[in-house]
Amino acid sequence: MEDDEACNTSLRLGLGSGDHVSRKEETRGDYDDEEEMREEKPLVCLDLMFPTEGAVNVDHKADRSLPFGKFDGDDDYPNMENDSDIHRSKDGRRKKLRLSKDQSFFLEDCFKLHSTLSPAQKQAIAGQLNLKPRQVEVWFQNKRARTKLKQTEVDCEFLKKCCANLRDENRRLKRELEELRSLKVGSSPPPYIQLPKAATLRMCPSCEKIVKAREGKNAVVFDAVGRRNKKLQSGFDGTI
DNA sequence: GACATTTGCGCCTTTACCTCA
DNA sequence: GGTGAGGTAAAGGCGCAAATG
Repeated sequence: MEDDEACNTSLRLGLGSGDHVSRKEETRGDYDDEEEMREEKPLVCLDLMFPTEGAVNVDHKADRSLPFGKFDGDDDYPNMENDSDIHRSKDGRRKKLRLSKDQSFFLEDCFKLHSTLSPAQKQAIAGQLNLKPRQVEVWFQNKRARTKLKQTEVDCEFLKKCCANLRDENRRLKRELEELRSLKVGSSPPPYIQLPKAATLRMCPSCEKIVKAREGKNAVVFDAVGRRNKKLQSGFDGTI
């Protein structure tokens, strides 16, 4: 990978040295809730995600006046001439980087706009946060993985609900069927019970069971299916 | 045009470090 | 202070697609 490739992309970077809040050496876990975290979020212009012509040229290597100087003057991360400087300490042990909360916020905001990065975007963000492009790339990879995992959990919950709904519906339909069968056992139904006309019974295409259908023009709408869908929709907020 | 190789990138799994209860 | 769990940065491997010869 070409970490040191020149980045000549024109970008508008809205985060000047005066736009940030003071950075404390805290981990994200130190916040009581999300709201508190967002309050300290730096003002960020994410136009860098969509470079436009005529914007200001930014020399990322020269721009080190940003608040994310985690590595400036930090003996643990001397100059980062190559990747091994980032990941290994002097005794050869792997060093664990903790991104500052400002860096995390910025990356989160970028991720909201785009979950993948072009090389130029990666370079720009790396320059903005004073990180190596490889670190930005890894963060986005891990973020995608975390997002996918979360989404899978949400999907799983949704499918569990669907399953429960369908089980209930299945039980109800079975009861209904039993009732109909018990009524049919006699030679002829009592006059006060009106069985549905044969023409109104249809085979449900999804469950392949006989259900009562509404009579309609050019359409056969299955009550059972309709009720089921309605149930599912009512218990579903539209996001999976 | 077909093919092999190279390159870049994303995803997945694993490792190792760090923090916290 | 020791320990295990959880979170996460990073490494390594694999597959795929585009570029190149």
